[in-house]
Amino acid sequence: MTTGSDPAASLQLPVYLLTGPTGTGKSDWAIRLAQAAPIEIVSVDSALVYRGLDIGTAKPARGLREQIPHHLIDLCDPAESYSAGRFVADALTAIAAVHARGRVPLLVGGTMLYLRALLKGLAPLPQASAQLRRELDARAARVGWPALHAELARRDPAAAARINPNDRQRIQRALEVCEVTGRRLSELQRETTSPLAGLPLQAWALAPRSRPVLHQRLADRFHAMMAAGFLEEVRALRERGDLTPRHSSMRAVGYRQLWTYLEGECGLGEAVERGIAATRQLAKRQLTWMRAETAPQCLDPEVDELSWNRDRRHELRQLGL
RNA sequence: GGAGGGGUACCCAAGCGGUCAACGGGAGCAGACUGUAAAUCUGCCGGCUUACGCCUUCGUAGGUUCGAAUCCUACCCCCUCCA
Repeated sequence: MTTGSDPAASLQLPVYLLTGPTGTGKSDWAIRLAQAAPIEIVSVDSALVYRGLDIGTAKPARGLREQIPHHLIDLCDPAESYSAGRFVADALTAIAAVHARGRVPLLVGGTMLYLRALLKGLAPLPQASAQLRRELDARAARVGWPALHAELARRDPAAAARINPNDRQRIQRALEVCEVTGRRLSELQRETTSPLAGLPLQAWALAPRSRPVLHQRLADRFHAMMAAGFLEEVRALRERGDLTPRHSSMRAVGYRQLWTYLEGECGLGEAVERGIAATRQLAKRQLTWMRAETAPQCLDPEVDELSWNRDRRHELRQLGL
């Protein structure tokens, strides 16, 4: 319940947000928004950050990026691995920079963990330790993840209770946090604060009206990517020689499946079908996030209303479009 | 025309007299999600049912049997080989 005692608050520019599952035309809407308001786009996408992943990620074309400033795209090499933590830091920097120019940042993307981390905050957790993860992987290979889960149950019972014994990724992270900090993940997570709290936020979400229609669009789009040289893009990445299917960049939808084709593990037609299925599954998970986060309390209650729309494409009338 | 092989749930695929609504896998649906998140994981998945349970399934039609997806007969379709 702030009462406007902070003089800077009245000068605060808002943050806009446009999210939705893959293939629902977020970028198209973003362009329309850009025609109506002085915005710069801040990408919220875990795959667009990688250089060289262009076709398969439907990365906005260079020409478009010259017209409308885009941030958080092509940030790192595919051999690196980006993270939610880096995203929050990068996004906050980008938002501040856009505001400093007197413009409005429009967050656009569907990486829901990143979005949540930015809006609700991230606990003060350590970054990933490649070495520790290698060690944990090696141990898991010997004793199995359920055994490591049992160990976690001793070190951080609350975290273990929430994590499935088969969920290697989360078991690994929880143990990593214990190891690095000497504290419990479940404890540290309580110290989460929202970095964006207090900023006026206007959010829109695009939701497909019909699942079959969405599925058709996703299939069409994948085939269009193939026609645009997606396979060659993956082949070139693979031929660099330093990338493996374990790199997060190469685990992206489509890249992973085409990689298996290039390894000779399946036919091209099958790889494409698997890629399309993976895209559908991604969209579905994004929709699940959206439904779960519909509650406005995912944001500071003092900010603008959050107009998620679960059933129909939200009309961007509020900006005069 | 002859000789083999095969037809199982949305797809692939095991089963080869009872313990089978039928192993697995895929797809689909629902859910979880705090520095790998386009990742990782969970549940459901013939129909009806909150559930106990009931009903209809294993190409089609008959038959054998207390009992069949599993055995027999005929027919239909598919594949390979010989003609």
